Amino acid sequence: MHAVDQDEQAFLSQYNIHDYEVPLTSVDLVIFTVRAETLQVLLVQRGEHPYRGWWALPGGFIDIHRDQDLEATALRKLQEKTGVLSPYLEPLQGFGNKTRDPRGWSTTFGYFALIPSDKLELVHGAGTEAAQWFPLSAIPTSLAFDHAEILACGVSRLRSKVEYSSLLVHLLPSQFTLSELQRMHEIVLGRTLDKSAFRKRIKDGDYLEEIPGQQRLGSNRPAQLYRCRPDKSTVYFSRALGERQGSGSG
Amino acid sequence: MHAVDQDEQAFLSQYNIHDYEVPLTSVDLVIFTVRAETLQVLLVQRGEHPYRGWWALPGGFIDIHRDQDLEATALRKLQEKTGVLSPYLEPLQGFGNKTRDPRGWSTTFGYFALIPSDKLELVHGAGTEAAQWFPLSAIPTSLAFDHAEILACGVSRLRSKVEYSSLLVHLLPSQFTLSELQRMHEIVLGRTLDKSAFRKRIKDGDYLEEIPGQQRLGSNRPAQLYRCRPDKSTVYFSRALGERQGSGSG
DNA sequence: TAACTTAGTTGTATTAATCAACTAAGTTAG
DNA sequence: CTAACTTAGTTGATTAATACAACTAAGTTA
Repeated sequence: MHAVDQDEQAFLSQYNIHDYEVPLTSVDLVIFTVRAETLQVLLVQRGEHPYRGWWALPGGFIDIHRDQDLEATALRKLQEKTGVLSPYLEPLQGFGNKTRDPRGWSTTFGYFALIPSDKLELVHGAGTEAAQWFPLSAIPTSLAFDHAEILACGVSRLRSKVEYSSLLVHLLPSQFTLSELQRMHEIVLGRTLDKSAFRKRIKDGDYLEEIPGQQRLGSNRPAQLYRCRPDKSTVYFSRALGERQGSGSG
Repeated sequence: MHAVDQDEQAFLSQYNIHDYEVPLTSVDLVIFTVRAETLQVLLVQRGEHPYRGWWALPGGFIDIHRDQDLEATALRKLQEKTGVLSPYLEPLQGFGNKTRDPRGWSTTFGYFALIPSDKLELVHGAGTEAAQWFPLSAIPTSLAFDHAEILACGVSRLRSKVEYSSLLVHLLPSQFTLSELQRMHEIVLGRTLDKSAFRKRIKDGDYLEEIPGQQRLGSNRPAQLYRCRPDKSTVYFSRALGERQGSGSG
């Protein structure tokens, strides 16, 4: 922060935001999870005007007294709807124009979040609005405001980051097998991947580690459990994931 | 737009934004060009409080009466400083918190723009603020507000998009040689590229076309001039640009 | 006309994805 | 007990793009 001199102090003391016409400003979230082998997004049914009764992205106005920053607003809204405290959270672009909200010129800051499906039991917690997970293929054709556009932006960002980064570990619990991780990628991308290439990439990226002696048991050969290396954050690759011929899924 | 019923009409008629405390909302631009073989960014020296005298990104408040949308605000600000009407313009993420502006809780929408250096003669046009191009290596260590962070975000976005897309044609005039385009990539990325790989990529991407019979003359072998195919927009590649050993530049 | 400079091409080596086939290690059905 | 089944994980040949170096092409300049 710069030093505020007397001259600037005088300026600030007579500055009043209410002298100016400013837009409404909100935060909206595209919250992803994978359940039942499909990529799903959380929507809420609006309980108040405008767009009452319409499905919308979770979000709302910045509370300038409670929220330290935009991310705090996003986390607060996310926690209200899902109970999740520490999701993967990333800013999208902003949106704003004269017509998106009938109340007037308005802007919104898009965010996208990833949460593992094992953490989201508490949906329908607080608030009067109904919240519901929608598979991407079953999203209502019209959403409130310009939320269809924000959602499309989030989906596009998710898919493009999945091609090049280790992002999707955030859709899984802290322990998982390589097959489970590969399955997440296939569901999000909607196409099948090559097992050996996928595993080579993970080895080279060096962001996962085996959990010694821990295996996922089932009705077949047990699988080694992995976790993220604590020191490694998101890893970026210099090449997109490949593809295999075949149906694709999700 | 949805149909507004009587009930909603009543709600809207009694809604007053001034009943709520809202943040300040602005738009800030990271405007890039390449001049003198270096990547440069436009900064303005603030003529008013707060941060009077400090270097800052060009930008300002949304004028809800003049601007249709955020992009219009960004284009207006860009034109005021550079005279350029149709730059390549792309939204960055937003920024907002309680402390970035001493006037109070404030938010800003980041944008990044590319303009060819042959178009930017008119800088220093209107306004009382000094505007100046800074090579990336000579940016003042402290900028107004959180503009250093926004700038870093713009640089990072530019560099990552350059690896995977045909974005940089927007830094050149409408006609250019492949060597000139490759040089732009090298300056922005700060490393040398392989000529044959670069040219193969362009051929495969199929977004440029030869201008028949047009060549750039100089004191050596003339070079074929190219232009963007009118039907093609930005092309994305599935792999990052390679690198060559050697000094790099920019 | 030879030296110089930049444009543009060609060919080999390396690397990572592609594809298919294989082995490994458990459970389940008979 | 054992064969069938399923999923885990590995191996090796093929393909495609980059990495690197050397080459040819076509102009200007001394």
